[in-house]
Amino acid sequence: MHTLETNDNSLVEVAQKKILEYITQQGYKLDSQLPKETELAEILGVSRVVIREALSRLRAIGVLETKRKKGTVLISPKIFGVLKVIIASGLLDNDTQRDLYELRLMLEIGMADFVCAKCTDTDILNLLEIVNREELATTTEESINLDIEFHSYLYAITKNVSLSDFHFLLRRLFALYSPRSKDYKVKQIISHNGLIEVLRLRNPDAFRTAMRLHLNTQFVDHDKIVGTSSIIQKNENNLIS
Amino acid sequence: MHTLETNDNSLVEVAQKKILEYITQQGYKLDSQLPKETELAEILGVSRVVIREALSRLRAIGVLETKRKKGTVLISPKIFGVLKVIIASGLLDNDTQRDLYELRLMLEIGMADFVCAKCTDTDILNLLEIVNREELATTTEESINLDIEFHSYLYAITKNVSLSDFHFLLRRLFALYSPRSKDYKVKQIISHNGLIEVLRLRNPDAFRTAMRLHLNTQFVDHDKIVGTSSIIQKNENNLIS
DNA sequence: AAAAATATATATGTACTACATATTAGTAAT
DNA sequence: ATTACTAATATGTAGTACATATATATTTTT
Repeated sequence: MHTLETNDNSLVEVAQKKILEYITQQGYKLDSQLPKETELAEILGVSRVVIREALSRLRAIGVLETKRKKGTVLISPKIFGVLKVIIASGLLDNDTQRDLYELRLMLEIGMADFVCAKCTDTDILNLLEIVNREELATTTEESINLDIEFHSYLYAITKNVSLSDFHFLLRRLFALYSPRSKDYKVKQIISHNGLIEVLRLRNPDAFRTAMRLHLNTQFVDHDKIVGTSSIIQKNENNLIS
Repeated sequence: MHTLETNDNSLVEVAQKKILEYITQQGYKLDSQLPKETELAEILGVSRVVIREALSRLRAIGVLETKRKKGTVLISPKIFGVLKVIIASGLLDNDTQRDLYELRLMLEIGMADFVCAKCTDTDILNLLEIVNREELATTTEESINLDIEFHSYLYAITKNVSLSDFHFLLRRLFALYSPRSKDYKVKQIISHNGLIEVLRLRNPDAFRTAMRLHLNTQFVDHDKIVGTSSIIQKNENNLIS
């Protein structure tokens, strides 16, 4: 069920855990300064190398920062910060990539409540302005970029920074093999303009339905990939291993 | 806009990046074996300590595994694996926690399409069985656990492992200060049984609306915390019209 | 006396060396 | 052929030494 297990065999992993425990135990807050490396080494009874590695890992994850002379300080981690490295690694398997694609669709539809609640009249105007620029676009690249800008703006309306960050990452992930078919605009049931009109009403249910119709092509494309050729992909994966 | 920057000052961070580059450059795939630490040190022109730290970070992030004697092998990272550590650190600021709470609501509503598409008749029966056990529950703790079980099952129906993992983590995050008011069941507009009845129809739009109504109390509680009562009022207005 | 420049102390960053440990693989014994 | 043992090997841990940056103290300059 829950496959997120961590087996802490090495001293480093134990140290990492113990440092985190130590933090909560000592009631350290944000910007709190941790003991210096040599002290931590003494406290946990391991060498400085182990402490350094553990701290480095925590730094990689984004829960702390270290500065020369100043020492180690706790920071408030950006929840999706690490995902950048993971996605950039290019090691995500096909299943996970599919999962993330679905997640994006879910969020785009699911965020309706928050978009409607926080959308100002200026937001509407700004969205219209983007659509205007879209209509003037000549190249397909330009057109795609403006499409992204439109949706990114919707995310921004929610004022949910984590959501925007996540979307930013997913956007990068799906930038390459964008399954957008060439005639996607023709097949689109609701245009950006249509979305704006619905958004004007600030009715979440209506906006959800509208967004679902707008994304219809993406659902179709996704379905093609998952539905028919999923087995083939699996087999190709097995060839690698 | 995109606040997910990484400044690679230290050699370790550079090495980490270079190792990842080296991986893609050399066309390493899953289960590929990396050069041993001393070799990597020589290739990148840094000491073994630096390489070890870099590898340790990559291991912490979940893109590789190392075993004694065997060496370093690439694995397919679980996208939300690292989040476990971040969440467990207890260092997430209030804004991020609010963001994540909202994200959960978005997903719960946004996943309707996939729940409806993949829900089997046995799934319906299993959900009914959970509801049965809910009705027999005596303690509130038991009741809450079954509530969680019900929703977890809905996530599971999507067969989206990443989604389920993410939900699992969020569940842990919000387990403590669950803003669930005592009389939430009374205020709930649609019960679990109601959800199942709608799910039977396999109509995403209907299920979305039903889920939104079911989660109404959570939206209300969330709104209380955030302050502005914009979300509910807006929605209640819309319900009338 | 206030501001600027310099010096110093300090904690992290990097490197090298040595050895421990586990595990694969090869060898010997049954 | 199977089992038990041995040796080789790559990672894991530890200690030491020094580099580097920077906050703080000190001195110099105005």
